[in-house]
Amino acid sequence: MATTTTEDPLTPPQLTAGAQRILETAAGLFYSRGIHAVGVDTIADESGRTKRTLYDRFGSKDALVVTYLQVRHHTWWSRLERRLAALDVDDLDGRSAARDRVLAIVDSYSLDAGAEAERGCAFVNAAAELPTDHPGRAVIRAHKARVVDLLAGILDNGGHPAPEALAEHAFLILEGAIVHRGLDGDDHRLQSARAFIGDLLA
Amino acid sequence: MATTTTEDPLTPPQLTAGAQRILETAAGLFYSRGIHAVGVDTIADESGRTKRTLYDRFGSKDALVVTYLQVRHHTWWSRLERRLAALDVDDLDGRSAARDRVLAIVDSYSLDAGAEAERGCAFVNAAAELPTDHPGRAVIRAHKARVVDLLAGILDNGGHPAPEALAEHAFLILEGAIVHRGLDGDDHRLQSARAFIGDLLA
DNA sequence: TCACAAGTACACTGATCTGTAAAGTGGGAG
DNA sequence: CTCCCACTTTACAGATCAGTGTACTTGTGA
Repeated sequence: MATTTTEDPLTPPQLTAGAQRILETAAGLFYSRGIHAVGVDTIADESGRTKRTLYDRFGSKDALVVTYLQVRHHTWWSRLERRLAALDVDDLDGRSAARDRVLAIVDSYSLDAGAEAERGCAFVNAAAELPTDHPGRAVIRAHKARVVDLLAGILDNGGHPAPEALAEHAFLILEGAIVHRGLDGDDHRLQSARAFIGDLLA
Repeated sequence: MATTTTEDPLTPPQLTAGAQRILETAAGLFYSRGIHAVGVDTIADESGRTKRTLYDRFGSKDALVVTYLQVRHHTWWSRLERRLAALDVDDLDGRSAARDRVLAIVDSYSLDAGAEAERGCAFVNAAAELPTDHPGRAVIRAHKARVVDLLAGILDNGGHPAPEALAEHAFLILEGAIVHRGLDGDDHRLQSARAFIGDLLA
């Protein structure tokens, strides 16, 4: 059974090839149908592995859910870091650079994700299903805290006054928009949020 | 089995006394534990009725879920209307009155609801679990549309320019805050959203 | 060559899931 | 008095739930 090497709630464990295949399948099913709605038999069948392998690698469905959330954070975060690094903001003043960076975060929800984001935020959806004491909730909280911290850091760097409050505001708008991406099925609210946040940081 | 008298997706059907008891029980369980996590046996047991009665009145678990969402909207909306009617904004100018009304909507999420809102928005949570073609989704969409319309109407009345856009912005902030009430377990983000929206309408 | 890790095949447990069948009780209205 | 309605009890069907036991195969590295 896979174990975590660090105590960071966001760091996924090392996975064998079979475990990775199982996790990819589980991730797709969990996101599109919901966690409770997907049984371990389905996951095993659709991944082409056996239930035995699933339990040998992950130990329990709950642990599989935790790893699902960790990996989800990890891939999303890496993609975001790449996107931010690729931004060309060198010849902009601090505020404009900060605004472009924040808008790049907004865009990361609509551009990178594509069809695999049509049900909104995987973390919010998972939280809606998981009981209060489920270990997956720690992953969700840590993920959201990281996003707020990132926003605050960018705004602080850009020389904004009260960067924490501003980050909190931008975060609220963004969260509302992402959730409604899952409700409406399209991202018109995400575009509206993008414009709103852009104005806010002008 | 209960049937709807109108075609309004938000209007709940008439319920017998037993059906009401079942629905109250189901509502509490659905909200606190999630829809998939609660079986009809549990609902029947905890309501002191039989499963036979549940199926005679509601026809299926899916139909019970739809009624749950309809009633949830109905009670929330009535409470909000009462709260708005009780507001004393007669000696204020249009904008200030509109701002007070919008803030009253924000407050309705933290003040009226109390502990029964600790898991965030019942509609968002339900949407996270329900498949895209579930009839409950129409109720959820209609509910959210009503809130946006109400906001836009208030802002239009108050003489704000571009009331639709402003309503959309306030709505996004509010949605983000409500969702995070369910993630954080407290309403500090709701208070932050209240201040933010207040500034926005100043 | 030996050991071990990763994986397969498959039958199985006990609980829980939604939904149904059959038969009966109590009360109110015509 | 009878008929209907809301509701009850007990029992069950058929599927699916998470999770386990046992025995076998296959690749890798010391």
